[in-house]
Formats: sequence, C-alpha cells, structure tokens
Amino acid sequence: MAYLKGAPRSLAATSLLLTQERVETVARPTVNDIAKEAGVSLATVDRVLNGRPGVRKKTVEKVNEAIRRIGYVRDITAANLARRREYHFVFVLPESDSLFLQSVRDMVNEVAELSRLDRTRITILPVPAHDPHLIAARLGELATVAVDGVAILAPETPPVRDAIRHLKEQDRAVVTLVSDQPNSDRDHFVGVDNVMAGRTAGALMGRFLGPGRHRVMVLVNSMQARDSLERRFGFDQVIAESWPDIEVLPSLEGRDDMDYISSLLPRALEQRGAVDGLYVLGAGNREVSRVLKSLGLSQQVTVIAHELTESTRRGLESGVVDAVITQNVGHIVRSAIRVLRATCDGTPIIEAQEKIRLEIVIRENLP
Amino acid sequence: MAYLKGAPRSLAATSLLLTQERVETVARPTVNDIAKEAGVSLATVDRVLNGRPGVRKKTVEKVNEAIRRIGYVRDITAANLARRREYHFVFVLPESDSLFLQSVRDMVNEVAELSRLDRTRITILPVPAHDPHLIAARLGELATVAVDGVAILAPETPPVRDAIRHLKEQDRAVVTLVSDQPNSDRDHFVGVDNVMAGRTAGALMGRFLGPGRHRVMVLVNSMQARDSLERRFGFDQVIAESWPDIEVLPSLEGRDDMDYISSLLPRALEQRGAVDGLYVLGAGNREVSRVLKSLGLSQQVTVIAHELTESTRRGLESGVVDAVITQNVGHIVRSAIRVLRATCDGTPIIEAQEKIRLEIVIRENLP
DNA sequence: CTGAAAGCGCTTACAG
DNA sequence: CTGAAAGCGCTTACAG
Repeated sequence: MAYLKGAPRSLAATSLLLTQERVETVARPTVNDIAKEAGVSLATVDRVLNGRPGVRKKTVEKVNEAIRRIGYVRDITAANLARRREYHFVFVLPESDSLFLQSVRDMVNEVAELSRLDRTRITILPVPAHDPHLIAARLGELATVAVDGVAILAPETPPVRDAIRHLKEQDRAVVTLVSDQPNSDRDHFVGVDNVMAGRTAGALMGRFLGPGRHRVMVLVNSMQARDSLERRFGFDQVIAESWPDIEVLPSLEGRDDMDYISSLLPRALEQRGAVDGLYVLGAGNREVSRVLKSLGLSQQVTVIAHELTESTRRGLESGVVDAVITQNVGHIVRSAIRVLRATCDGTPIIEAQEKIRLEIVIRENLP
Repeated sequence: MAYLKGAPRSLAATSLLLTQERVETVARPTVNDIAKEAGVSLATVDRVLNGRPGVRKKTVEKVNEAIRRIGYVRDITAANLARRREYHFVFVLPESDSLFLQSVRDMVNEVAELSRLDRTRITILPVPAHDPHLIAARLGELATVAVDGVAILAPETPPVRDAIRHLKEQDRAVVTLVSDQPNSDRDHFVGVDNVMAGRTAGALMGRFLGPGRHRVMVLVNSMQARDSLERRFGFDQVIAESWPDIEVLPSLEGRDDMDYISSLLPRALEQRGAVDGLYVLGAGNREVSRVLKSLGLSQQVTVIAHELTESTRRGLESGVVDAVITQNVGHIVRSAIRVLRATCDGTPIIEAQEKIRLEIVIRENLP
C-alpha cells in the first residue's frame, strides 16, 4: 500500500522510509521477462497477450502461467506506440441552436484540439434533431467507415436504438450522451438521472416557496422527449410527497419555437391567475427572463431551470432565476472520450470518476 | 477543426467526408523529421528539444527553425517510455480522524493503486495536524529525497509557507490541497473558494428559513483555521446583504473535542432561546445530529453543513441536515495528481478541468 | 560541439 | 505453430 503505516517517530525515520522505498523499487516485469520465464519468443508472448490465434494450447498455458507468476501488467502506452494506434471518435450531435447543445459542441471542439496530442481524432457529425430515420441512417454509415467509437446525443427512438445495435455488431465502441438509449446495447451512458434532476428541482421549488398554498407553472419544449418526461415525473413526485399544498399546473409546451413561447407565456401567466413558481423544464430560458421582466414579475415568481448556459447564468445573476440544475458539459465530454477509449482498449473505467453529478447552482456558487 | 462544416447533404457525402479525412491524414512529424529537415543527428535534435547545453547557437537556431517549419509536437508518452520516467508524489496529510480527512486518505490510496499503471508512485506522509514546525520539518525532509512532487493539506502558517518555498527551490512540484497557502510559491491550489462556500451556505440558510426574523447558531471547530474564518466571513456577508432580519450568533467553538461539543451544544440551544438555523462550519456533524434528535429539534432547526461524509449523508437522508456544501474528494485528488504531473512535465493544465466545483447537496441529488 | 548505436516496452511483418 | 529482426517516437550513454 501507498500508505506509510503509523506516524514516523523521527525525521530520520521519515527520510529513511522514503529513500529505502526508492531503492527497493522492483522494476515492473516486461514482455521480455515473460518470454524468458516461459521459454518462448517475444512474438509468441505477444500472440497470447493479445489473444491472437495460431498458438498451441499448451504454449498458451505456459505463457499465461508465466504471466501469473511474475505478476505482469501490460504497459498500454508502449503498446499503443508500437501499434501506431490512433483513436477516431465521432460525436453525433443534433443540429439545434439551443445554448446547451451549442456548449456541448464548443466543448467537443475544444477537447478535440487537445486530444490530437493523445493520438485521438474527434469529429462532430451533425444530424437533424427530429428525424430518427435519418439519424439512424447516419449511424449506419459510421458502421462502414474507419471509426473506433461513437458518442450519440439523440432522442430515444427504435430506429436509433437499432442503429446502435448495428454499430456494436460492427465492433464500434458506443456511448449515449445526456439522454440515454436503454436497451440499445450502448456500452455506457454519460449523463445524469433525469428523474433525480426533476426531484431536485421540485425539492428546491418547495423549499424556496415555503409553507402555504402555491401554484407552479411548468414550461417545457416538448413532452415527447424522454428526459422531459422523466424530469416532470420526478418533479411531480417530490411535490406530491412533501409539498401537497403546491398545485402544479399542466405543462405548457413551447415546441422549440421562441416566438411562440414569447406570446404563449404572458397569456398563460395572466390567464391562470397568480403563479408563484415557474419550472423551466426544457428550452426557452431566454424568453422566460424577458417575459417575466416585462411583466414585472421577476421578483415575485420563483424560477427553477435546467442547464447552466449564458442565459440561465444571466438569469441567476439578475435574480430572475433562483436555481439551476445542471450537469458539467466539460465533464460529460471528457468522460465520454475516456469511456470510449477504455472500451476500445478493453480496460476498466473508474466508476466514480465517470459518474456525472447533478449540480445545483445558485447565484452564490456560480462558477 | 474537428467540426464538419454544415450538414452533409446526403449519406454519400457524409461517408465521403469521413473516409477522405482518413486518407488525407498526414503522419505527425517526429524527431527523425526534424533531424532530416535540419540536417543534424537525432542526438542534437534531442539536446535542443530538452534545452540541454553543448550545442552551438547556430545549430540550435537551425533545429528550432526546422521544428517550427514542420510543426512538430513532442510525443510525451514516447519520451517518458524512453526515459523510463517515473513520478513519485507525496501527499502530506494531517493525522486527524475527521471523516472528511479519512475520505481524502482513502481516495489517495485508491488512486495510488491505479496510478502505478501510469508509472506514478504515490505515498501518504501523515503529519500532526497542529504542529506547524514539525510539518515544516517534514517538508524539509522531502526536499532532500527523491520526490518529484508534493501535495500539502495543512493549516496556513509561516513555517509551512517557508518550507514550501524551500521545496520549490529544490525544484519539486508543489500543490496545496483544500486549504491554500497563499504567498508560498506553491504551483497551484486544488480546492474551493471558502468565502464563496460560506456565501452559498448563507444564501441557502436565508432561502430555507424564508422571510421573517430568525436566529442562527454557528458551530465551528476552531476559528484559527483560515478556511473556517473565510466561510464565516462569506456567510455573514450574504446574510447581511440579503436577509437583514436574520441574527447570526457568535461562533461556538467545538475545539476538535467530541465530548465537549456534545455537552456544549444542548446547553447553548436551551440557553440562547429559540434557534431556527444551525450552520455547522467545521467538524462535529455526528454530534449535531445526535443532539438535535435527542432534543426533538431535528425538524424545527434548519441545518446547513460542510463536506459530504458518512455522517452528513445520514443527516440528509434522515432530514436532520437540510443541505451540505461540499467538494468532490475524488476530483480533488485526481486533479492534484494531474497538476503535479503537468508541472513536472512543463505542460499546461486545462483550467476548466482542474477547477474544483462548489457542490450543493440536498436529499434529492445525493450521489 | 556533434553523431552512431542501443534501448524503453511493446507489436508487426516475414520467414521458416 | 514459432521465432529473429525491425520498428513505434523518443532518450541515453559513449565515442570522437
């Protein structure tokens, strides 16, 4: 273990411990050591190590035995150097001008630049957000070209799910991003639990509104998307459990149309009478701030929104938005790449590191 | 750029783009290319690349010119392989049985195990928490042994600050952890802004208590530590700014003594009359839960605490604790190692990745 | 001040 | 089915 047991009693002891450790460091065994130990050539060791065919069963056993005996662990960087291994990953992202998706794209581009130093090429493939068949077709294309891994951000649909299955059959590493595709054979999902996100939003709404009867309006882009449904579900769940005096109104669907939201929202706010809370479940944050300000309601209404973007950040700073539930885009993109690479290499991932946190941001902890 | 400009018009176009890119990929230039381009040997290229002496000025220029021309970027993994470079980092951590410090130790041990695959050895050096001179002496020892980098978690004091300066003179990479040592020449601070942490705690306290007059008690381990002072400062600041009706009482110092806290707290709660909020600034979370429950106050008092540990987690789950302000220990430890390594290699760090987030945890987003 | 050769830990043709 | 030799991109003695 790395832990020096007990506190060293004197300075001399400390020094001794550290220098001794240095001296006694035993060189890690290499392929050469295996070859010697097993009495075979390097090439044979390599064949066994990489599970390549054309080795007698008995020889395989001999080599594996030697590996076990000397406790060999492969140096993956040396292997990649010798192989001239390069990774080519494609990020399949919807063509959408939402600030969140924009930040994902920007982050992918930024990380792509740095990844070239790690022999990793990253490409963005934009797809129409709402055409599952076209998305599936594009994914089908990826199964025919020289791509090692694919990260997909798309609504859950059967064609996409099948296309992912096909990618896996073609031996590509696949992760889903932000919104999962369950039952699709993807290797990993990089994102948060959206039911939990909705519950968190609901709990904050309840606590911020405080005791008493309140009405909460919910604004959503479209109730088609799985993530929206899950968030609304979690929100309703926690409100029903803990704040039964809060009435949550039916979702108002903005349908990805900013002008529509801008006209819908003021009418709804007036028509439905006093509203104390607004839960912005999907897009439309820019419009919300504008409308609330123009109606002079920005201080009266408690607003909880999702995803920290330029517009929700300004909302927090100006006090229109009270809390934002978000996921770190940089973490998501880097995690996706680490997981894709680990999948290609067949190495394990560090679960805790790849777990995307559900972050709560208020004005005071704005990064 | 990695971004494929515009949406491809047809599937054929997509496929073409990707395969073409593959074909046109130009091999990255290597040291051999520099040598050819500059008309010198590999050894000379290496000398220039690593700034080693014994090369004529004119030759240096010739090589640098070639490097610039062909756009060479060094492959650090190949360099480390050839060098048989190993990193040896020491984490200097206080001997304390606080759950937070325990989790830091556990995480260092866990990461240490995995880091051996990356030619990185990590050792923990335990030091007495409250003896600055002894800590400084231990750090002095580290400057004499074969250690590449040191991560230090210790209260800010002049002896420690000077010891860090000395480590830097001996060319060790140094980062401070959790609690910074400003003016110490450390290369980097891995942790959060504690004034911000206090402000965040204050804002949550204000919002959770709601409008009206309230009294808040503050429990702290010791007001000596810089991080405690900063948190209290931020807390008071935001309360004064935004919730002037909240009265924040003087800090109660627990002095690292669990029994003392257990007897102090009930007396203070009774003596001071109605208390609506409790801000647990430092240690003592285990006692707080016990005392509040035994007094039957766990539902009446709003509790905000720091650091997500076993005990604050249980507090959140049982409803005694309302929110926890925390920093991800895994992220801190991994960040420290990445920064130490980058400092040793002289490579840049990714600021956004190394920025430790101030996380808010309530029952609903408990990881 | 400069270069030829060997080597880091691993893989890849090629030959047998 | 197995092995000797060359090579990945870089560095390190050693010789001149």
